[in-house]
Amino acid sequence: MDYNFHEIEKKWQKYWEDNKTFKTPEDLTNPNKCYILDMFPYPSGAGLHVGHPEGYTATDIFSRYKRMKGFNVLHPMGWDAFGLPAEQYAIQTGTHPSITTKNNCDTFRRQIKELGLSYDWDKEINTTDPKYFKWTQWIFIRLYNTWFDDKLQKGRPVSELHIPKELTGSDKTKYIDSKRLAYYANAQVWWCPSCRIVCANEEVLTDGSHEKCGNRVEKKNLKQWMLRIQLYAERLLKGIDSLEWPEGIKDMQRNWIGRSTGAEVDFKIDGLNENLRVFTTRPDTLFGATYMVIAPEHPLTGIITTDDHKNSVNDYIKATSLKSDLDRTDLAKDKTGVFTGRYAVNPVNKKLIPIWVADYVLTGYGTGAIMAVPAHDNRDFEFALKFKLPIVCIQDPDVSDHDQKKRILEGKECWTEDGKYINSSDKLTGIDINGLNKEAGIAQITSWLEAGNLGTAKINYKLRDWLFSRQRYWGEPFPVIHWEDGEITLMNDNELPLELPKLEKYLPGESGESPLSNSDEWLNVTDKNGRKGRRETNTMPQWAGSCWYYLRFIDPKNDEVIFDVAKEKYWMPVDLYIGGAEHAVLHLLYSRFWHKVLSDLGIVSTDEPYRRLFNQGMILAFAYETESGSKVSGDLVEERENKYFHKETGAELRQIVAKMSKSLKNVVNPDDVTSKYGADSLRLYEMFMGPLDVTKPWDDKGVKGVFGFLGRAFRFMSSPENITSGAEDPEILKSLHYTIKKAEGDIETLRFNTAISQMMIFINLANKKGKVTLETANTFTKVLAPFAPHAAEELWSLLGNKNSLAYEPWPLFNEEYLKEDNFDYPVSFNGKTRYNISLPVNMLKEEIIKIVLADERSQKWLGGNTPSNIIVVPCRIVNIVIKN
RNA sequence: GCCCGGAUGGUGGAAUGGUAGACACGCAGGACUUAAAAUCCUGUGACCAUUGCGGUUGUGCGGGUUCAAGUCCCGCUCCGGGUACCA
Repeated sequence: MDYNFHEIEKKWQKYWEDNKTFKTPEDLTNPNKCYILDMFPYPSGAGLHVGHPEGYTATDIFSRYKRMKGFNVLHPMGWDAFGLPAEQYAIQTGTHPSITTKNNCDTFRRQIKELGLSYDWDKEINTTDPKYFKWTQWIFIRLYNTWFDDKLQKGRPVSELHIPKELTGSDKTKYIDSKRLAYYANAQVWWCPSCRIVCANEEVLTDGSHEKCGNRVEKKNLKQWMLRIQLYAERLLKGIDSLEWPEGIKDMQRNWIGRSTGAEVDFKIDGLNENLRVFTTRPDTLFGATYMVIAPEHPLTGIITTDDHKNSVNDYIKATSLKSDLDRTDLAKDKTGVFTGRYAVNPVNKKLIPIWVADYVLTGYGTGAIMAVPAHDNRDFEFALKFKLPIVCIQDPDVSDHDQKKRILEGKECWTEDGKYINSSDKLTGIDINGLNKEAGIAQITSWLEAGNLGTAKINYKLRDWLFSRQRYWGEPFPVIHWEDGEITLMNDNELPLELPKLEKYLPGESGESPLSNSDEWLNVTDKNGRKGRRETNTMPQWAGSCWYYLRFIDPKNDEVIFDVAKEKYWMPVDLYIGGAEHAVLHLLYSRFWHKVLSDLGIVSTDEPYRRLFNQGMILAFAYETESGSKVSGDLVEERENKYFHKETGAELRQIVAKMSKSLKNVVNPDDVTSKYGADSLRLYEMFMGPLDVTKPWDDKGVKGVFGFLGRAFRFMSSPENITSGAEDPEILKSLHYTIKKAEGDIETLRFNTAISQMMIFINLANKKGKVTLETANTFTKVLAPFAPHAAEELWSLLGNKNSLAYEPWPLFNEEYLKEDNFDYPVSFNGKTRYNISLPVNMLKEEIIKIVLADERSQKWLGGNTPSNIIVVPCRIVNIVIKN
């Protein structure tokens, strides 16, 4: 029978929808549950990209397989629909973002349904739905009302916070606010004065201009909501160990959190009654500290700078405000800095060392000031050379090259490896670490600092607090009111959701405020005593909705509580989470942070949200460029003998692999693929392209390969003359059982490409043999089902079965059929395979050696030599070693 | 810059330290066809040899460990992702 995928796919999609085949089981007694989650998409106006179905097909295969294995499966889909594009479209056209968003969601839903993905659509959610973001606001209120107990390493309700008795009134409020996980503070943002809008970092080009208008952006301080994620750094770090995540992603999270142990050291400032505190991971190198550097934004900069240096320092600060952090800390860039005219006292030897201002020191990390040890730090060394600052070597370099050693000792070369301390003692202060190694040195100096009240051991994290507000319209409003007397209050739970007002114009306000400030009616409130207040005009970042959506999927229609406790307990944690590697740090870290807070408050039952994570690779596409690098649209390219030519100019083109983009005209629309080859082929191709986690280029021609396979499989299995009764051919039986085993193992480890190639091998064999039994046909159909569900359902019914095969038990494989009597040993000489010999699998090594040495082919390769060694690895290899 | 990942035929890729190139695309030849498409069959890393057998070489570059390295270790090159307001 012909493989009429159009008809088959329509038929089964309707069947699944009509029968609610993939409705999540209500029964919470089955101990085998599996929560399989995709990173839900931002529904862009461009519609589904072929990158989306990659992850979605992977989770779909896994879900269908788990159902066949008897698991209760939760597999939902929804929309992360707040975001910039809808807002920008609203600014241009006046169309309300909710309309744009609804249209985009409708397109996405239709496209996803056409792929035959087994989502439970009753669980669909949308982050922009007030019924959803009511609970996002509810969580914000929880964050606001939580403080972090350092001793217990746990978030606790503010009602349990011990407040010192002497604090009253605004001091008390200040104290509590300083403990809340959500706080209101000044933060720096990029600001484009000509667009009057806050810019994302990625909108700011390297020359400091705004991508959209080309004008210079500047840094601006705005009052912003921040979340104290830093307090959870240790918990977030420790939690990583328990996760079944790719090691690379775990490393990225660890490095992002950036824990380092060291000390905070106070340096007296000469001539002022002030201390300059630095954080250093190497307090042991204090003797090598020959100058200090503070960030331009450091609060002491103005105080420290002497009058005759004021002008140069002020100019420098101005210049810095135009640079990004990335620019500032770029090691390849020339170091800049200015002297403040002031000196500090090095606590270990009382020497006066100059204090400089330089932008390679950032306020956000450590204390915003460093001690510089140029002899043993590349950055400090470069800076010292440029500004002719002293360089004192304090570690004996372990190098054999005499000249190099001399250069290092004289401070003419930087030594960043370890070495025993030299020049590290002082009679006056009584400290001496000469001859010690690094660990001992750090320990001794730290305890000396602590004893003298000059510093303390300190753990520092790179992780910064999370800037949690945006000056935008299309986001969750904060349930916050700022009152005229300066008080800030949050709305009550029963007043939620706070919805967005309808606006005429979506342009931002004059001073960089969000467009919400234009809506007087919404903005201004009065309490029962006549006190006037103003709502928070910032909105939450897009992360807010995606931080906890996996929890709402469990019970998405519940209007009483955020989710049912019993359901949460049953379904959490997420057993498999698949999405792009671009979310390796931010989304996953923020989400884990919220989860831990919710866990501390007893709202969720697990400590981590995502037990197993997998990152799919990006799908790229071929693009073409001329010799000079200008891009040529794909429809103007002609291929001849593996070379590419411009159809019009005839010039030879280079084939490159690049992200799909409109400008390269290499975007592949999934709709085109499904209409030409069907959804099953699209699914199968995306899985067959290569390993799920690698970046790979789309190739239309590749779809033909899997389409051919599906057609062959379908035609073979659906032709009654190919289906026989009686005993199965042993070769078929062996291949079938190997296919079951391979598919099962490969699905568990998400290596779908090799599972598919094994199914191809089986079908090639079946075609060659021409006949299989009904049982074999049924079994193969079940193995195919998670991958190509429409074709499999149709075959299942053509083979005479009733109902869907979605819940048919996954076939068991029988090892007996896989056993071999003989193994075809490769015989190699000095590691090079020369010939093969088939021997019984259970033959002893001695016997194998005897037979191999007696073989005339061995005699030829030995050439009269006696082997010096013979390696026999059972059922693997024979290697004969000859020494010359 | 920093963190993470990657590099294997013309192409996508396969390979628990044990026969490199499974499977698929493409290409070449053949069958079917008036012809084309579709389908089916055969061949296909490179080089040398060739009637046939065969041989040499080969996994980005340079070293190392091992009986044996695509795989492990050290040092590079190039490409991709992230870099905190794209999500």
